[in-house]
Amino acid sequence: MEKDIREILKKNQLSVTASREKILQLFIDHNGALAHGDIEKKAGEKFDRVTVYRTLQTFVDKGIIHSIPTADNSVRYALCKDDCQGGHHHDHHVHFVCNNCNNTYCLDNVVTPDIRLPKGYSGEHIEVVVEGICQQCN
Amino acid sequence: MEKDIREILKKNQLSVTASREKILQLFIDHNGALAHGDIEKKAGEKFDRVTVYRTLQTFVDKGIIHSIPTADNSVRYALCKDDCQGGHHHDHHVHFVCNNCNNTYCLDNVVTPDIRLPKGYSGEHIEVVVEGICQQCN
DNA sequence: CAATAAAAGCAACAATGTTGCAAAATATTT
DNA sequence: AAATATTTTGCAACATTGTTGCTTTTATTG
Ligand SMILES: [Mn+2]
Ligand SMILES: [Mn+2]
Ligand SMILES: [Zn+2]
Ligand SMILES: [Zn+2]
Repeated sequence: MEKDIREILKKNQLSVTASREKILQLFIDHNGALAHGDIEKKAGEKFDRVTVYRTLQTFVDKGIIHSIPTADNSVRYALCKDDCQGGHHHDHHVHFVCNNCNNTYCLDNVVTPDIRLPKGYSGEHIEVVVEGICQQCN
Repeated sequence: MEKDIREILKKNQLSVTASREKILQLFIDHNGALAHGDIEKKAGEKFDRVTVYRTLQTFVDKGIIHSIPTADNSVRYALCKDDCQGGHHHDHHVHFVCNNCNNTYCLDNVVTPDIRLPKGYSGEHIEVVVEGICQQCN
């Protein structure tokens, strides 16, 4: 298990540090997305806030995690599947926010649909966020 | 024109004040979405920051504007079409963020698709944000 | 115009995010 | 294994963004 973590970091040409190990572990253990605040609460006693910001940014740049848009000014992050690298994310799945438990999930098996855009617009990336009640809460 | 503004406010049982008129005017004049910061820049010399926050919140509550999720911690707002009232928004259109001019548009004619969710999930609301190059910039 | 209700402004504060730099940790070379 | 070079961290200081209570001002109603 711990081996895995170090492997992931090395595979992405990142030096293995305590904070990166810890934060990556959090994502692997947690089934769902994490906001900056969540991470700070769970790991913040050991690490500086600035380190959390920088680590998240690094992980996004490397394609280890991806960000999920929200309508409430609190971006969330979740693990990418294997094939996102060098900042090129090619996850095309739908995200789900539960109105009850307030968790955010990646629905890895639900692919984002094609959208027919009006003349003149060209789409490069699609984000779909569904809000409702999750499996656990239903 | 100015008549319209007052009409909209009155129709929503809001008293007509200088800040509400001004901010609503901004939305009507501007073809696209506005972030809090935008409004503060365009109207902020006359109004307190707190007033802008409260006005936007009021407009959302009344169904005059709706918020658009983003992945960069800066919620944007845009005018609702006529039939959103009492905080019940029933816009079901796609939003578009231009990577060039950085504007956000409501694609009022593009309805959000149905998404088939995994067993156990029940969806209540769908947000679709497409990123790419807009009409103007193409 | 007076009375009442609502909104705006102000101040103080809390939370969130950013930057430069010195110290510490990690990786690399000898 | 130790020395060196590189990278990351923590800290401090600061900037930006968002919130709350309270007083003054403004708008609505009759
Ligand atoms: Mn995801
Ligand atoms: Mn819209
Ligand atoms: Zn739930
Ligand atoms: Zn554009």
